[in-house]
Amino acid sequence: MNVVEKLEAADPSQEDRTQSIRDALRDAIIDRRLAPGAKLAEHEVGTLFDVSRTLARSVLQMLAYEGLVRIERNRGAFVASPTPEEARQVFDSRRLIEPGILRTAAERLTAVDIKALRVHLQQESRFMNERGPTARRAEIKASGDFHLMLASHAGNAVLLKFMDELVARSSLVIALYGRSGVSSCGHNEHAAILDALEAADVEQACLLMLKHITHIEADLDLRISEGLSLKDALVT
Amino acid sequence: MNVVEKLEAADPSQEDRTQSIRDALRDAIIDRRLAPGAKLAEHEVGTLFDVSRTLARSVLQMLAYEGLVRIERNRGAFVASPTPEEARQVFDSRRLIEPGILRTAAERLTAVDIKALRVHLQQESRFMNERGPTARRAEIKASGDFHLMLASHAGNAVLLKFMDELVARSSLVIALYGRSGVSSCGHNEHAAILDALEAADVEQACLLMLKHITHIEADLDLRISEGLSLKDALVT
DNA sequence: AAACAGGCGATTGTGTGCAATCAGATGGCA
DNA sequence: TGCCATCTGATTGCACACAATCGCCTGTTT
Repeated sequence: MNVVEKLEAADPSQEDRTQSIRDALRDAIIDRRLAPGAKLAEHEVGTLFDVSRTLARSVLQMLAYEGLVRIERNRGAFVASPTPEEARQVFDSRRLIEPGILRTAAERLTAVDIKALRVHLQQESRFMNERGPTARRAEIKASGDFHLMLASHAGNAVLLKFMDELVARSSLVIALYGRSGVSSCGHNEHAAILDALEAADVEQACLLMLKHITHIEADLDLRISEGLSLKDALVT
Repeated sequence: MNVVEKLEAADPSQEDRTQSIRDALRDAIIDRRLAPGAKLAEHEVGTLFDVSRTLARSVLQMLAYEGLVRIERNRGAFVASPTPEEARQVFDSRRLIEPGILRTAAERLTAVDIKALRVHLQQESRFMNERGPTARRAEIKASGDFHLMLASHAGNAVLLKFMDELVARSSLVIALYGRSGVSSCGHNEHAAILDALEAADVEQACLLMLKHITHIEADLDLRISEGLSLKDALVT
Protein backbone atom coordinates (compact mmCIF):
# COMPACT_ATOMS: atom_id res chain seq x y z
CA MET A 1 0.00 0.00 0.00
CA ASN A 2 2.96 2.30 -0.37
CA VAL A 3 2.02 3.74 -3.70
CA VAL A 4 -1.58 4.20 -2.76
CA GLU A 5 -0.67 6.27 0.25
CA LYS A 6 1.37 8.62 -1.87
CA LEU A 7 -1.46 9.03 -4.31
CA GLU A 8 -4.29 9.75 -1.94
CA ALA A 9 -2.16 12.24 -0.06
CA ALA A 10 -2.74 14.97 -2.63
CA ASP A 11 -5.62 17.17 -1.51
CA PRO A 12 -5.15 20.42 -3.39
CA SER A 13 -8.27 22.07 -2.00
CA GLN A 14 -7.03 21.80 1.56
CA GLU A 15 -3.49 22.33 0.41
CA ASP A 16 -3.40 26.06 0.99
CA ARG A 17 -6.55 27.73 2.17
CA THR A 18 -4.49 30.76 3.02
CA GLN A 19 -3.64 31.28 -0.64
CA SER A 20 -7.23 31.03 -1.80
CA ILE A 21 -8.32 33.47 0.89
CA ARG A 22 -5.62 35.84 -0.21
CA ASP A 23 -6.78 35.63 -3.80
CA ALA A 24 -10.40 36.15 -2.86
CA LEU A 25 -9.63 39.23 -0.81
CA ARG A 26 -7.27 40.50 -3.47
CA ASP A 27 -9.93 40.18 -6.14
CA ALA A 28 -12.47 41.89 -3.94
CA ILE A 29 -10.11 44.81 -3.52
CA ILE A 30 -8.98 45.21 -7.09
CA ASP A 31 -12.43 45.03 -8.59
CA ARG A 32 -13.65 47.43 -5.96
CA ARG A 33 -16.17 45.49 -4.00
CA LEU A 34 -14.08 46.71 -1.10
CA ALA A 35 -13.61 50.46 -1.21
CA PRO A 36 -10.28 52.06 -0.34
CA GLY A 37 -10.19 52.77 3.37
CA ALA A 38 -12.58 49.96 4.27
CA LYS A 39 -11.84 48.27 7.56
CA LEU A 40 -10.68 44.69 7.41
CA ALA A 41 -11.09 43.34 10.91
CA GLU A 42 -9.25 40.10 11.58
CA HIS A 43 -12.21 38.43 13.21
CA GLU A 44 -14.53 39.48 10.38
CA VAL A 45 -12.22 38.17 7.68
CA GLY A 46 -11.73 35.01 9.66
CA THR A 47 -15.39 34.17 10.15
CA LEU A 48 -16.13 35.16 6.57
CA PHE A 49 -13.73 32.56 5.25
CA ASP A 50 -14.26 30.20 8.15
CA VAL A 51 -10.74 30.27 9.51
CA SER A 52 -9.24 31.55 12.71
CA ARG A 53 -7.82 35.00 13.22
CA THR A 54 -4.34 33.55 12.83
CA LEU A 55 -4.80 32.80 9.16
CA ALA A 56 -6.82 35.94 8.52
CA ARG A 57 -4.01 37.95 10.02
CA SER A 58 -1.46 36.17 7.87
CA VAL A 59 -3.42 36.99 4.74
CA LEU A 60 -3.76 40.63 5.71
CA GLN A 61 -0.03 40.88 6.27
CA MET A 62 0.65 39.45 2.84
CA LEU A 63 -1.66 41.95 1.23
CA ALA A 64 -0.04 44.70 3.24
CA TYR A 65 3.31 43.71 1.86
CA GLU A 66 2.12 44.11 -1.71
CA GLY A 67 0.60 47.48 -0.90
CA LEU A 68 -3.08 46.65 -1.19
CA VAL A 69 -3.71 46.84 2.53
CA ARG A 70 -2.44 49.26 5.10
CA ILE A 71 -1.89 47.95 8.62
CA GLU A 72 -1.78 50.42 11.49
CA ARG A 73 -0.42 49.14 14.73
CA ASN A 74 -3.08 48.41 17.33
CA ARG A 75 -5.68 49.79 14.93
CA GLY A 76 -6.04 47.11 12.33
CA ALA A 77 -6.01 46.61 8.58
CA PHE A 78 -7.65 48.79 5.96
CA VAL A 79 -7.89 48.64 2.22
CA ALA A 80 -5.09 50.92 1.10
CA SER A 81 -5.87 54.39 -0.15
CA PRO A 82 -2.82 55.45 -2.12
CA THR A 83 -1.85 59.09 -1.96
CA PRO A 84 -1.57 61.05 -5.22
CA GLU A 85 2.17 60.82 -4.84
CA GLU A 86 1.99 57.05 -4.61
CA ALA A 87 -0.29 57.05 -7.62
CA ARG A 88 2.26 58.95 -9.65
CA GLN A 89 4.98 56.55 -8.59
CA VAL A 90 2.92 53.57 -9.64
CA PHE A 91 2.32 54.98 -13.09
CA ASP A 92 5.91 56.12 -13.43
CA SER A 93 6.94 52.56 -12.64
CA ARG A 94 4.57 51.19 -15.24
CA ARG A 95 5.86 53.60 -17.86
CA LEU A 96 9.35 52.39 -17.11
CA ILE A 97 8.61 48.69 -17.08
CA GLU A 98 5.83 47.92 -19.49
CA PRO A 99 7.62 48.99 -22.68
CA GLY A 100 10.54 46.81 -21.68
CA ILE A 101 8.25 43.91 -21.03
CA LEU A 102 6.56 44.51 -24.35
CA ARG A 103 9.85 44.38 -26.22
CA THR A 104 10.68 41.01 -24.72
CA ALA A 105 7.18 39.65 -25.09
CA ALA A 106 7.04 40.68 -28.74
CA GLU A 107 9.93 38.40 -29.57
CA ARG A 108 8.14 35.42 -28.12
CA LEU A 109 4.56 36.09 -29.16
CA THR A 110 3.17 33.48 -31.49
CA ALA A 111 0.13 33.81 -33.70
CA VAL A 112 -1.77 31.68 -31.24
CA ASP A 113 -0.89 34.01 -28.39
CA ILE A 114 -2.13 37.00 -30.33
CA LYS A 115 -5.33 35.20 -31.10
CA ALA A 116 -5.85 34.54 -27.39
CA LEU A 117 -5.25 38.18 -26.63
CA ARG A 118 -7.82 39.18 -29.24
CA VAL A 119 -10.36 36.88 -27.64
CA HIS A 120 -9.64 38.54 -24.36
CA LEU A 121 -10.21 41.97 -25.90
CA GLN A 122 -13.56 40.82 -27.23
CA GLN A 123 -14.64 39.89 -23.74
CA GLU A 124 -13.41 43.23 -22.53
CA SER A 125 -15.53 45.15 -25.04
CA ARG A 126 -18.49 42.96 -24.20
CA PHE A 127 -18.25 44.04 -20.57
CA MET A 128 -17.83 47.63 -21.70
CA ASN A 129 -21.14 47.60 -23.51
CA GLU A 130 -23.01 46.02 -20.65
CA ARG A 131 -24.49 48.01 -17.81
CA GLY A 132 -24.49 47.38 -14.11
CA PRO A 133 -21.86 47.10 -11.42
CA THR A 134 -21.04 43.47 -12.15
CA ALA A 135 -20.06 44.26 -15.71
CA ARG A 136 -18.06 47.23 -14.51
CA ARG A 137 -16.09 45.04 -12.13
CA ALA A 138 -15.48 42.50 -14.83
CA GLU A 139 -14.32 45.25 -17.15
CA ILE A 140 -11.88 46.63 -14.61
CA LYS A 141 -10.42 43.21 -14.00
CA ALA A 142 -10.24 42.35 -17.68
CA SER A 143 -8.50 45.61 -18.43
CA GLY A 144 -5.78 44.87 -15.94
CA ASP A 145 -5.57 41.28 -17.08
CA PHE A 146 -4.69 42.41 -20.58
CA HIS A 147 -1.54 44.01 -19.27
CA LEU A 148 -0.78 40.96 -17.18
CA MET A 149 -1.30 38.60 -20.08
CA LEU A 150 1.18 40.59 -22.12
CA ALA A 151 3.61 40.58 -19.22
CA SER A 152 3.31 36.85 -18.77
CA HIS A 153 4.57 36.35 -22.31
CA ALA A 154 7.84 38.03 -21.45
CA GLY A 155 8.71 34.88 -19.55
CA ASN A 156 10.08 36.71 -16.55
CA ALA A 157 8.37 35.64 -13.34
CA VAL A 158 10.15 38.26 -11.28
CA LEU A 159 8.86 41.09 -13.43
CA LEU A 160 5.45 39.46 -13.68
CA LYS A 161 5.04 39.46 -9.93
CA PHE A 162 5.97 43.11 -9.86
CA MET A 163 3.52 43.90 -12.65
CA ASP A 164 0.85 42.08 -10.70
CA GLU A 165 1.46 44.43 -7.83
CA LEU A 166 1.49 47.49 -10.06
CA VAL A 167 -1.73 46.60 -11.85
CA ALA A 168 -3.50 45.89 -8.58
CA ARG A 169 -2.39 49.17 -7.09
CA SER A 170 -3.41 50.96 -10.27
CA SER A 171 -6.89 49.65 -9.78
CA LEU A 172 -6.98 51.16 -6.31
CA VAL A 173 -5.71 54.44 -7.65
CA ILE A 174 -8.34 54.56 -10.34
CA ALA A 175 -11.03 53.72 -7.80
CA LEU A 176 -9.91 56.67 -5.70
CA TYR A 177 -9.08 59.30 -8.27
CA GLY A 178 -10.76 58.09 -11.44
CA ARG A 179 -12.88 60.72 -13.12
CA SER A 180 -14.67 59.26 -16.10
CA GLY A 181 -16.16 55.80 -16.09
CA VAL A 182 -13.28 53.44 -15.55
CA SER A 183 -10.60 53.36 -18.19
CA SER A 184 -13.19 53.05 -20.89
CA CYS A 185 -10.98 54.97 -23.27
CA GLY A 186 -8.42 52.31 -22.65
CA HIS A 187 -10.00 49.52 -24.55
CA ASN A 188 -9.37 50.85 -28.03
CA GLU A 189 -5.81 51.50 -27.05
CA HIS A 190 -5.40 47.89 -26.04
CA ALA A 191 -6.56 46.90 -29.51
CA ALA A 192 -4.16 49.34 -31.11
CA ILE A 193 -1.26 47.92 -29.15
CA LEU A 194 -2.21 44.44 -30.23
CA ASP A 195 -2.44 45.60 -33.85
CA ALA A 196 1.06 46.99 -33.68
CA LEU A 197 2.31 43.75 -32.17
CA GLU A 198 0.67 41.73 -34.90
CA ALA A 199 2.30 43.95 -37.49
CA ALA A 200 5.60 43.26 -35.75
CA ASP A 201 6.06 46.96 -35.17
CA VAL A 202 7.44 46.69 -31.68
CA GLU A 203 8.50 50.30 -31.34
CA GLN A 204 5.05 51.46 -32.28
CA ALA A 205 3.55 49.08 -29.71
CA CYS A 206 5.82 50.47 -27.03
CA LEU A 207 4.90 54.00 -27.95
CA LEU A 208 1.23 53.18 -27.81
CA MET A 209 1.70 51.52 -24.46
CA LEU A 210 3.39 54.61 -23.09
CA LYS A 211 0.59 56.78 -24.36
CA HIS A 212 -1.97 54.38 -22.99
CA ILE A 213 -0.54 54.50 -19.49
CA THR A 214 -0.29 58.25 -19.65
CA HIS A 215 -3.90 58.49 -20.81
CA ILE A 216 -5.06 56.45 -17.87
CA GLU A 217 -3.12 58.68 -15.52
CA ALA A 218 -4.40 61.81 -17.25
CA ASP A 219 -7.94 60.65 -16.59
CA LEU A 220 -7.24 60.87 -12.87
CA ASP A 221 -7.80 63.88 -10.71
CA LEU A 222 -4.77 63.83 -8.48
CA ARG A 223 -5.11 67.38 -7.21
CA ILE A 224 -7.69 66.77 -4.52
CA SER A 225 -5.34 64.96 -2.21
CA GLU A 226 -6.45 66.36 1.13
CA GLY A 227 -10.13 66.29 0.25
CA LEU A 228 -10.19 62.63 -0.61
CA SER A 229 -8.12 61.36 2.26
CA LEU A 230 -10.43 63.31 4.52
CA LYS A 231 -13.50 61.81 2.97
CA ASP A 232 -11.70 58.51 3.18
CA ALA A 233 -11.17 58.99 6.88
CA LEU A 234 -14.89 59.51 7.27
CA VAL A 235 -15.71 56.39 5.31
CA THR A 236 -13.36 54.42 7.48
CA MET B 1 -1.36 64.53 32.58
CA ASN B 2 -2.77 64.28 29.13
CA VAL B 3 0.28 65.45 27.23
CA VAL B 4 2.65 63.42 29.31
CA GLU B 5 0.79 60.22 28.52
CA LYS B 6 1.09 60.86 24.80
CA LEU B 7 4.79 61.54 25.09
CA GLU B 8 5.86 58.55 27.10
CA ALA B 9 3.84 56.27 24.85
CA ALA B 10 6.50 56.37 22.11
CA ASP B 11 8.80 53.39 22.54
CA PRO B 12 10.31 52.83 19.12
CA SER B 13 12.43 49.90 20.21
CA GLN B 14 9.41 47.88 21.26
CA GLU B 15 7.33 49.47 18.52
CA ASP B 16 8.08 46.84 15.90
CA ARG B 17 10.34 44.04 16.94
CA THR B 18 9.08 42.12 13.96
CA GLN B 19 10.62 44.66 11.61
CA SER B 20 14.00 44.59 13.31
CA ILE B 21 14.01 40.80 13.24
CA ARG B 22 13.18 40.87 9.59
CA ASP B 23 16.03 43.27 8.90
CA ALA B 24 18.47 41.21 10.91
CA LEU B 25 17.59 38.00 9.10
CA ARG B 26 17.58 39.78 5.78
CA ASP B 27 21.04 41.19 6.38
CA ALA B 28 22.30 37.79 7.46
CA ILE B 29 21.03 36.33 4.22
CA ILE B 30 22.26 38.97 1.82
CA ASP B 31 25.73 39.18 3.26
CA ARG B 32 25.93 35.41 3.27
CA ARG B 33 26.25 34.51 6.89
CA LEU B 34 23.36 32.24 6.03
CA ALA B 35 24.07 30.12 3.00
CA PRO B 36 21.43 29.41 0.36
CA GLY B 37 19.51 26.32 1.35
CA ALA B 38 20.08 26.76 5.08
CA LYS B 39 17.18 25.66 7.23
CA LEU B 40 15.37 28.36 9.12
CA ALA B 41 13.36 26.58 11.76
CA GLU B 42 10.64 28.66 13.37
CA HIS B 43 11.56 27.69 16.88
CA GLU B 44 15.22 28.41 16.27
CA VAL B 45 14.56 31.84 14.80
CA GLY B 46 12.18 32.55 17.65
CA THR B 47 14.52 31.67 20.47
CA LEU B 48 17.39 33.41 18.71
CA PHE B 49 15.52 36.70 18.70
CA ASP B 50 13.66 35.93 21.90
CA VAL B 51 10.17 35.96 20.46
CA SER B 52 7.55 33.30 20.05
CA ARG B 53 7.14 31.15 16.97
CA THR B 54 4.24 33.31 15.95
CA LEU B 55 6.45 36.29 15.19
CA ALA B 56 9.26 34.20 13.78
CA ARG B 57 6.80 32.64 11.39
CA SER B 58 5.48 36.02 10.37
CA VAL B 59 9.00 37.21 9.57
CA LEU B 60 9.75 34.12 7.52
CA GLN B 61 6.59 34.60 5.51
CA MET B 62 7.56 38.19 4.75
CA LEU B 63 10.98 37.11 3.56
CA ALA B 64 9.36 34.39 1.50
CA TYR B 65 7.23 37.01 -0.22
CA GLU B 66 10.28 38.96 -1.30
CA GLY B 67 11.94 35.81 -2.56
CA LEU B 68 14.76 35.50 -0.04
CA VAL B 69 13.24 32.51 1.70
CA ARG B 70 11.48 29.47 0.33
CA ILE B 71 8.74 27.90 2.41
CA GLU B 72 7.75 24.30 1.75
CA ARG B 73 4.51 23.19 3.27
CA ASN B 74 4.94 21.00 6.35
CA ARG B 75 8.67 21.12 5.82
CA GLY B 76 9.68 24.60 6.86
CA ALA B 77 11.61 27.62 5.65
CA PHE B 78 14.96 27.67 3.90
CA VAL B 79 17.20 30.40 2.60
CA ALA B 80 16.27 30.58 -1.07
CA SER B 81 18.56 29.08 -3.65
CA PRO B 82 17.56 30.69 -6.94
CA THR B 83 17.76 28.59 -10.05
CA PRO B 84 19.89 29.79 -12.95
CA GLU B 85 16.68 30.72 -14.70
CA GLU B 86 15.63 32.88 -11.76
CA ALA B 87 19.07 34.42 -11.75
CA ARG B 88 18.72 35.43 -15.36
CA GLN B 89 15.33 36.92 -14.67
CA VAL B 90 16.67 38.97 -11.81
CA PHE B 91 19.45 40.41 -13.94
CA ASP B 92 17.13 41.00 -16.87
CA SER B 93 14.89 42.93 -14.52
CA ARG B 94 17.78 44.99 -13.29
CA ARG B 95 18.90 45.76 -16.83
CA LEU B 96 15.41 46.98 -17.54
CA ILE B 97 14.92 49.05 -14.44
CA GLU B 98 18.22 50.49 -13.35
CA PRO B 99 18.87 52.65 -16.42
CA GLY B 100 15.41 54.13 -16.03
CA ILE B 101 16.03 54.83 -12.39
CA LEU B 102 19.36 56.37 -13.28
CA ARG B 103 17.77 58.74 -15.73
CA THR B 104 15.32 60.00 -13.14
CA ALA B 105 17.91 60.12 -10.39
CA ALA B 106 20.32 62.07 -12.57
CA GLU B 107 17.86 64.93 -12.85
CA ARG B 108 17.63 65.26 -9.09
CA LEU B 109 21.20 64.57 -8.04
CA THR B 110 22.84 67.51 -6.33
CA ALA B 111 26.55 68.04 -5.85
CA VAL B 112 26.08 67.05 -2.22
CA ASP B 113 24.49 63.77 -3.23
CA ILE B 114 27.37 62.93 -5.53
CA LYS B 115 29.81 63.73 -2.76
CA ALA B 116 27.97 61.32 -0.48
CA LEU B 117 28.12 58.63 -3.14
CA ARG B 118 31.85 59.16 -3.52
CA VAL B 119 32.33 58.75 0.20
CA HIS B 120 30.41 55.51 -0.04
CA LEU B 121 32.68 54.33 -2.85
CA GLN B 122 35.71 55.07 -0.73
CA GLN B 123 34.38 52.80 1.98
CA GLU B 124 33.69 50.19 -0.63
CA SER B 125 37.27 50.19 -1.87
CA ARG B 126 38.51 50.12 1.70
CA PHE B 127 36.64 46.87 2.26
CA MET B 128 37.95 45.56 -1.04
CA ASN B 129 41.52 45.98 0.07
CA GLU B 130 40.96 44.33 3.41
CA ARG B 131 41.12 40.60 3.94
CA GLY B 132 38.91 38.33 5.93
CA PRO B 133 35.28 37.30 5.79
CA THR B 134 34.02 40.34 7.68
CA ALA B 135 35.44 42.71 5.11
CA ARG B 136 34.04 40.54 2.35
CA ARG B 137 30.57 40.74 3.80
CA ALA B 138 30.86 44.45 4.22
CA GLU B 139 32.01 44.75 0.64
CA ILE B 140 29.08 42.76 -0.66
CA LYS B 141 26.65 44.85 1.27
CA ALA B 142 28.29 48.11 0.27
CA SER B 143 28.28 47.12 -3.37
CA GLY B 144 24.53 46.56 -3.31
CA ASP B 145 23.98 49.68 -1.28
CA PHE B 146 25.54 51.76 -4.02
CA HIS B 147 22.79 50.71 -6.38
CA LEU B 148 20.18 51.30 -3.71
CA MET B 149 21.53 54.75 -2.91
CA LEU B 150 21.26 55.68 -6.55
CA ALA B 151 17.75 54.27 -6.69
CA SER B 152 16.68 56.20 -3.63
CA HIS B 153 17.50 59.43 -5.42
CA ALA B 154 14.91 58.68 -8.07
CA GLY B 155 12.28 59.53 -5.48
CA ASN B 156 10.09 56.57 -6.32
CA ALA B 157 9.36 54.45 -3.28
CA VAL B 158 7.58 51.79 -5.31
CA LEU B 159 10.57 51.22 -7.55
CA LEU B 160 12.92 51.48 -4.61
CA LYS B 161 11.21 48.63 -2.83
CA PHE B 162 11.45 46.53 -5.97
CA MET B 163 15.12 47.38 -6.35
CA ASP B 164 15.65 46.36 -2.76
CA GLU B 165 14.27 42.97 -3.63
CA LEU B 166 16.34 42.68 -6.79
CA VAL B 167 19.59 43.63 -5.11
CA ALA B 168 18.97 41.21 -2.26
CA ARG B 169 18.21 38.38 -4.65
CA SER B 170 21.27 39.28 -6.70
CA SER B 171 23.35 38.75 -3.62
CA LEU B 172 21.92 35.26 -3.24
CA VAL B 173 22.60 34.53 -6.87
CA ILE B 174 26.19 35.66 -6.61
CA ALA B 175 26.64 33.56 -3.50
CA LEU B 176 25.45 30.51 -5.39
CA TYR B 177 26.97 30.97 -8.80
CA GLY B 178 29.69 33.57 -8.30
CA ARG B 179 33.02 32.53 -9.72
CA SER B 180 35.66 35.11 -8.88
CA GLY B 181 35.79 36.80 -5.53
CA VAL B 182 32.58 38.75 -5.19
CA SER B 183 31.93 41.50 -7.67
CA SER B 184 35.36 42.90 -7.15
CA CYS B 185 35.50 44.06 -10.74
CA GLY B 186 32.39 46.04 -9.99
CA HIS B 187 33.92 48.71 -7.88
CA ASN B 188 35.70 50.57 -10.63
CA GLU B 189 32.54 50.45 -12.65
CA HIS B 190 30.65 52.09 -9.85
CA ALA B 191 33.18 54.91 -9.92
CA ALA B 192 32.87 55.22 -13.68
CA ILE B 193 29.10 55.52 -13.43
CA LEU B 194 29.46 58.20 -10.82
CA ASP B 195 31.96 60.06 -13.03
CA ALA B 196 29.51 60.04 -15.90
CA LEU B 197 26.79 61.33 -13.62
CA GLU B 198 29.02 64.11 -12.36
CA ALA B 199 29.79 65.06 -15.94
CA ALA B 200 26.03 65.18 -16.53
CA ASP B 201 26.40 62.58 -19.24
CA VAL B 202 23.31 60.59 -18.36
CA GLU B 203 23.33 58.39 -21.43
CA GLN B 204 26.88 57.36 -20.76
CA ALA B 205 25.97 56.58 -17.16
CA CYS B 206 23.09 54.38 -18.31
CA LEU B 207 25.32 52.59 -20.75
CA LEU B 208 27.92 51.96 -18.08
CA MET B 209 25.21 50.71 -15.75
CA LEU B 210 24.00 48.22 -18.34
CA LYS B 211 27.54 47.01 -18.92
CA HIS B 212 28.12 46.79 -15.19
CA ILE B 213 25.09 44.58 -14.63
CA THR B 214 26.04 42.42 -17.55
CA HIS B 215 29.58 42.09 -16.23
CA ILE B 216 28.29 40.88 -12.90
CA GLU B 217 26.12 38.33 -14.61
CA ALA B 218 28.94 37.26 -16.89
CA ASP B 219 31.02 36.50 -13.83
CA LEU B 220 28.52 33.86 -12.84
CA ASP B 221 28.59 30.25 -13.85
CA LEU B 222 24.96 29.54 -14.58
CA ARG B 223 25.52 26.30 -16.46
CA ILE B 224 25.86 23.98 -13.52
CA SER B 225 22.22 24.10 -12.58
CA GLU B 226 21.63 20.50 -11.62
CA GLY B 227 24.97 20.08 -9.91
CA LEU B 228 24.51 22.94 -7.56
CA SER B 229 20.93 22.31 -6.59
CA LEU B 230 21.99 18.77 -5.80
CA LYS B 231 24.84 19.94 -3.62
CA ASP B 232 22.34 22.33 -2.14
CA ALA B 233 20.02 19.50 -1.31
CA LEU B 234 22.86 17.78 0.51
CA VAL B 235 23.80 20.91 2.43
CA THR B 236 20.23 21.32 3.50
C1' DA C 1 19.99 -9.81 3.47
C1' DA C 2 16.79 -6.68 1.59
C1' DA C 3 12.62 -4.33 1.85
C1' DC C 4 8.55 -2.83 3.68
C1' DA C 5 5.29 -1.47 7.46
C1' DG C 6 4.70 0.86 11.56
C1' DG C 7 6.10 3.67 15.37
C1' DC C 8 8.61 7.83 17.11
C1' DG C 9 10.63 12.32 17.54
C1' DA C 10 10.65 16.68 15.64
C1' DT C 11 8.59 20.44 13.14
C1' DT C 12 4.98 22.88 11.19
C1' DG C 13 -0.27 24.29 10.86
C1' DT C 14 -3.95 26.27 13.20
C1' DG C 15 -6.99 27.64 16.86
C1' DT C 16 -7.66 29.94 21.16
C1' DG C 17 -6.67 32.75 25.38
C1' DC C 18 -4.84 36.62 27.76
C1' DA C 19 -2.73 41.15 28.06
C1' DA C 20 -2.24 45.65 25.80
C1' DT C 21 -4.19 49.24 23.33
C1' DC C 22 -7.55 52.16 21.20
C1' DA C 23 -12.08 54.62 20.26
C1' DG C 24 -16.18 55.97 21.90
C1' DA C 25 -19.39 56.56 25.88
C1' DT C 26 -20.25 58.24 30.40
C1' DG C 27 -20.15 61.16 34.17
C1' DG C 28 -18.14 64.89 36.94
C1' DC C 29 -16.46 69.57 37.19
C1' DA C 30 -15.76 74.33 35.96
C1' DT D 1 -23.66 74.10 29.07
C1' DG D 2 -19.20 72.75 27.49
C1' DC D 3 -15.01 70.29 28.30
C1' DC D 4 -12.01 66.98 30.17
C1' DA D 5 -10.79 62.71 32.83
C1' DT D 6 -12.10 58.11 33.26
C1' DC D 7 -14.38 53.93 32.20
C1' DT D 8 -15.83 50.32 29.07
C1' DG D 9 -16.36 47.47 24.95
C1' DA D 10 -14.07 45.98 21.15
C1' DT D 11 -9.92 44.87 18.57
C1' DT D 12 -5.27 43.84 17.98
C1' DG D 13 -0.48 41.81 19.59
C1' DC D 14 1.51 37.97 21.11
C1' DA D 15 2.27 33.59 23.21
C1' DC D 16 1.02 29.09 23.96
C1' DA D 17 -1.30 24.51 23.25
C1' DC D 18 -2.87 20.98 20.54
C1' DA D 19 -3.39 18.55 16.11
C1' DA D 20 -1.42 17.21 11.69
C1' DT D 21 2.37 15.96 9.03
C1' DC D 22 6.96 14.57 7.81
C1' DG D 23 11.39 12.04 7.92
C1' DC D 24 13.84 8.62 10.26
C1' DC D 25 14.56 4.55 12.72
C1' DT D 26 13.59 0.06 13.96
C1' DG D 27 11.67 -4.44 13.90
C1' DT D 28 9.71 -7.87 11.30
C1' DT D 29 8.83 -10.55 7.27
C1' DT D 30 9.96 -12.81 2.98
